[in-house]
Amino acid sequence: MNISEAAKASGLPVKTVRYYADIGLVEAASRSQAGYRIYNDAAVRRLSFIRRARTFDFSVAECRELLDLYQDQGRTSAEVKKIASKRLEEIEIKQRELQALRDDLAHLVKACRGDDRPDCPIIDFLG
Amino acid sequence: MNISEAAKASGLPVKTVRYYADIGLVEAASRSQAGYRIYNDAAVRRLSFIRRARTFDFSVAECRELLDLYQDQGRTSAEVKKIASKRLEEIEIKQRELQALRDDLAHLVKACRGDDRPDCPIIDFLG
DNA sequence: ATAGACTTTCCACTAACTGGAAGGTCAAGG
DNA sequence: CCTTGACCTTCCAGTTAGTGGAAAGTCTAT
Repeated sequence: MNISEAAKASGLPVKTVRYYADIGLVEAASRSQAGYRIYNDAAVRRLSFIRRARTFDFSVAECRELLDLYQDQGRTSAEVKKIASKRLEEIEIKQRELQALRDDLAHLVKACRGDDRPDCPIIDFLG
Repeated sequence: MNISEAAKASGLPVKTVRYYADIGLVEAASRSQAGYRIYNDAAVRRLSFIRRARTFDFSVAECRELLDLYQDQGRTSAEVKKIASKRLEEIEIKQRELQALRDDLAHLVKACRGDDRPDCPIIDFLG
């Protein structure tokens, strides 16, 4: 498989596959005579794994950890759970922040008449 | 006021105040003989305005728009409300995404025993 | 042989700062 | 007057996770 086939199979853009190779996250299985990256099924599995983990907002660093665990037959589920729990907690913190933000902003937007006069509670609040 | 006083008064780090000057968002009122930035109350008000808007996750570009409106006596509240409403909608979209993410991840974390055995539904799902 | 669809590397850019180096300035204390 | 330490300046690099593009090489089909 060359890079565009691997990209299609893993659901990632070609540029991103090349980027992951550059940073040593998922290297190509080998290179052709001409220097083209060649991917095999195992490499594509790793790429897909990363893509899925990224949709969970795991950072690339966390993906690297998870990938190591993924490939380590001797890993314990406790190790994996620890990383996932940390991510979950971060997401929940972000959620609470976002909720507070939304409520404040919604309040201001609601209070603003949005007409052609200049007085505006949003600006009053910010200024 | 020199930069560290302005920073303290506006609640921003010195580096950030300098950065905002660099990008032409909030320039110092003048410079001293020695080239030190000098801030006055109006500049500090603008810095504070930006800081508050940033806590609402307005981008720097949006802050620039808002700042223009803030300083424009002829603005209408409709103009301000339009920007704030757009921001609010983006926040709500982000909230829904985050909720879906959290639910999926929470489900996986809950299903994972987190013991010293290798089998793990999180890894199973990702792989 | 040549067109066009691939591939390579490398460089620059994104947002919004932050950290650090090298060097100039200022105020207080001895 | 000199020194010390806390300021200040500019400039450069790095952060995240890629994306866009240029120049050049390769592959495949006609």
